[in-house]
Amino acid sequence: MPPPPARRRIPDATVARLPIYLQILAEQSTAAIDNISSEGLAGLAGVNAAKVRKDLSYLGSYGTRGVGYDVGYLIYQIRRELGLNYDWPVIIVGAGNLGQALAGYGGFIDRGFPVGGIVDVDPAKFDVVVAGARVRPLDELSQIVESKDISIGVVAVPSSAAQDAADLLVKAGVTSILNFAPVILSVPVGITVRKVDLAVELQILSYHEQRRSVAQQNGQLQGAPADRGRGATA
Amino acid sequence: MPPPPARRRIPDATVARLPIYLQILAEQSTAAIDNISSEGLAGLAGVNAAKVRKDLSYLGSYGTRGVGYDVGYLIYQIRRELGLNYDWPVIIVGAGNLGQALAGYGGFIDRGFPVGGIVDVDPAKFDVVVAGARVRPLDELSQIVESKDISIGVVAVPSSAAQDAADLLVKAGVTSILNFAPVILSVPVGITVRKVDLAVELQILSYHEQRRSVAQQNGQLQGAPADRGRGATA
DNA sequence: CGACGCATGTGCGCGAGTTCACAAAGCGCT
DNA sequence: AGCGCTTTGTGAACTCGCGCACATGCGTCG
Ligand SMILES: NC(=O)c1ccc[n+]([C@@H]2O[C@H](COP(=O)([O-])OP(=O)(O)OC[C@H]3O[C@@H](n4cnc5c(N)ncnc54)[C@H](O)[C@@H]3O)[C@@H](O)[C@H]2O)c1
Ligand SMILES: NC(=O)c1ccc[n+]([C@@H]2O[C@H](COP(=O)([O-])OP(=O)(O)OC[C@H]3O[C@@H](n4cnc5c(N)ncnc54)[C@H](O)[C@@H]3O)[C@@H](O)[C@H]2O)c1
Repeated sequence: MPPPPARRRIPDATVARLPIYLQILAEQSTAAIDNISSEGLAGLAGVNAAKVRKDLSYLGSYGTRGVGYDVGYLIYQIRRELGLNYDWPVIIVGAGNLGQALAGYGGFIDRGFPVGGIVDVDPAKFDVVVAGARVRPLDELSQIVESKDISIGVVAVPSSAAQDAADLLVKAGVTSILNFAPVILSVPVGITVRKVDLAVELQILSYHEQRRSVAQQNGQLQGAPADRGRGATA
Repeated sequence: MPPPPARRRIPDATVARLPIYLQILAEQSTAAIDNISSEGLAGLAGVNAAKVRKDLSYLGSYGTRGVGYDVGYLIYQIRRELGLNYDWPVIIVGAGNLGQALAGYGGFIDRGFPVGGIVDVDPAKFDVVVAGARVRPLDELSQIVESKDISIGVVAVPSSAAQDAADLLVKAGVTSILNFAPVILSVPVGITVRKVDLAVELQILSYHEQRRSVAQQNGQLQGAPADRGRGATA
């Protein structure tokens, strides 16, 4: 077994890309490709090759000069760094439209995030079974989190109830929250929150569309904008 | 009516925040609050006040010194800049779990993105009615896009079919794509793609969790990482 | 066994974005 | 009308990430 993982801090921008690399590497592995160059990986990920190398260098020197990276080993290293060596059960709050779609989504458990529980306030939803999980009353949230040692919660309730849901999760001991409600959650320091807001995504697309149509009318006065964060105007 | 909108290019980072401001402002407006300071808006959005001011300054000088910003007017200006003055109908490809949840989600049309159509390859899905929209055969995609002049497409098909779906959308004339499949889409230049990948989000959370547990074992050697992009370790 | 070629790992300059700090500018009160 | 209080708008410093370019090191082939 190789030297212990380098314990330096990894830039957030890099952390956000590691899952992408991981997913591509997994595909390569399935395709029986056991070696890949930074160039190759960069092409598939849609980023710069130097960026790939720099990103991977934060994990350690796991490549072979003149050759490339061993796919399997790289997968192992990235998984280790992301904490994917063991499962992270998640608890979903809100068994509505979205909550049920999420619970039923196989891509969760496949990637090491089994649904450890799903709760709702609406008694009509109790005992509905989604992909093996049974919807439980909201009161049981705390107990579920404790008994299954869950540290990741998913908020899939209406906006008005989102802060309450987050408060409950935090009180129960959850330290990371994935929020689908279009509101900014306020949480204690030390709790990590990420937000997925479809409306925001669409509005960003809308901005580009609007820009395109304006540019068209003006005879392409402006250059095409580059994108940032996720996605790209490729 | 004030001077024509400043036509400078708005930084992508700012564009990504404008929808957040917009949503907060809408809430304030509902609460009969008709004026807000950069400080107040920043607090609600979870960002720095100076950043708010700089972001808003890209739209023009729409604040009043010593007072703040008029909520209604600011809403109008942001909406205009994002191209939200008129509706952008979207077409959803894939009427499975996710596609149906999306189509049935009221938050879409509420924010100016009515479902202009939803298509699938599976005949079993045809004519299923979701929130007023009827699922149509994939063949009709092009015709729907054309007849309704749709420029935004949503990809909600399995990964293996995502690139095909994207190609179809592009060929039909769509210029912006919101992709839910965990694959990198390759599209011609000039097409804007944004990706929403739940697994990526969860894996980023996992990283922070893993980091937390390591830090705990080591007696807090490392400082808590700041988050980037979306979400926050607040 | 030595030389060649190739891809990694990284030092460094550059640019974008963030934040500080302050001058400019309305508003209300005297 | 003037004065002081408040908050905007923005110049400027700073931080951070990106990408070039190249030295380094490994594998291979002669
Ligand atoms: N459906 C989508 O495609 C979609 C897309 C983007 C965002 N969202 C957001 O996700 C959230 C949920 O959307 P949805 O379509 O599933 O709504 P929904 O109304 O179908 O489901 C909400 C569920 O939450 C439950 N609930 C309400 N208050 C609760 C509380 N305090 N604690 C626990 N459960 C509670 C309700 O009983 C209901 O079952 C909303 O904030 C919505 O804006 C949904
Ligand atoms: N369900 C979720 O919560 C969820 C969450 C995150 C990501 N995703 C992603 O969203 C995508 C869809 O997920 P899902 O759960 O809805 O899957 P699903 O299997 O329920 O639905 C997929 C649908 O796409 C249709 N389809 C297949 N090939 C097609 C093609 N070439 N053209 C048009 N339609 C086609 C199928 O007939 C099916 O109806 C997947 O890529 C998945 O990874 C889903």
